[in-house]
Amino acid sequence: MSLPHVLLGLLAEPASGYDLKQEFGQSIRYFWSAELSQIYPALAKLERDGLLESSREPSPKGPSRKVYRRTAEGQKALKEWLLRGPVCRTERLDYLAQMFFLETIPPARRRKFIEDLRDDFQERLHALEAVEQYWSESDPRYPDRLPDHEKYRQMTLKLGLKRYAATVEWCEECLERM
Amino acid sequence: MSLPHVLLGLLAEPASGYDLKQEFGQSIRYFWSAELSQIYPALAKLERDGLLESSREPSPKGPSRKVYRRTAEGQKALKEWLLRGPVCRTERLDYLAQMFFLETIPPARRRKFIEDLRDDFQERLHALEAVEQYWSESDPRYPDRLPDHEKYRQMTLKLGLKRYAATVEWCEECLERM
DNA sequence: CAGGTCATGTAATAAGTTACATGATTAA
DNA sequence: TTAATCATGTAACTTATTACATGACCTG
Repeated sequence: MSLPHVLLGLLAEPASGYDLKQEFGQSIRYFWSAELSQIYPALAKLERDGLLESSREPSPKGPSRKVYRRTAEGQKALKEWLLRGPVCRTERLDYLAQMFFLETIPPARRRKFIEDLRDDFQERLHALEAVEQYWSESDPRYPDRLPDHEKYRQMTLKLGLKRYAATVEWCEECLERM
Repeated sequence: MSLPHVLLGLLAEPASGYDLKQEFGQSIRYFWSAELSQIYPALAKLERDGLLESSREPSPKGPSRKVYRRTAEGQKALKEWLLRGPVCRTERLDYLAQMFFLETIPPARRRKFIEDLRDDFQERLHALEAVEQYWSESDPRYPDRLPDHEKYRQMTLKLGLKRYAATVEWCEECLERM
């Protein structure tokens, strides 16, 4: 039940469903994603429940936009989610399940599997490194003098960097041990 | 579409739905889980599709068991899944989404949030460390002389250890920086 | 005989993906 | 005029969770 909360979180600034989908494409995508076909109904329900309100606004390019704003109720719901403490659901990592049964395929293909996995995480790592570099170059307050709302985003980024680096390292170790 | 493949993987040895559920409770749970209400229909479908076959067997304790075996077709399907290469879907990490919006709650509660997160991962780390210790004590081949099918499980375990350790470390760093 | 574990399932609901439908505006 | 982007949505399907239903066998 977290997508509604993620949307509430992102709606610190008014935005349309379409805008929100773009935001998922940026930093968010490393820990969450959603299709427009899931976002639109979710926003509609949040509005019905009084956590959001919306207004139609003409768009400079394209059809008119439905811009959502968080209500006081919405802000409260977001807070409650955070105050309930960390939500840790069981992760479903298909590639780890595959790793678990990797002996099923011939040795050469096993090696290739792990190389592919390494390349994938290497790429993600580079992407996050680029984010960090751009951020640190464009804001002299990076990383320790950032305002609160950016500080926690920076920390989130840091965990991504750590985990992806650890994963790439692990792939290399596996390859050496084969 | 991975649960069926996980079941195929686990069914290297014949087992009932109930047995398989137990296995999820062990090592598997760090990267996959499923309820019995999902497992039973999944097994039934795999049988209809000819990837598994079953037989009723009396149980020493309790009602009769339905024991599934992998067919040649099933083995093939498992191989194909692995040969298609690593499946990396977008992860949905609720607690990272929460971290991203953590400025929403008061500073003392932010700290508590991160402490709780650290405790959670610390616990998982301890659990995996216990698994490793037991394994290394009970099998002198651990870790480099293990037979193939255990070697990849050991590597899977290693990634878990690495990631959980990195996460605990990261929590500590966050707390220091607050 | 009560409570726990063994054992198999169905039903209802929630969450997420893929495909489809529609139409405006802009740039090549 | 054709393709791309902007913009909002519905429908069908798949996947996962929670709740319910049933009953055997074992232990205290």
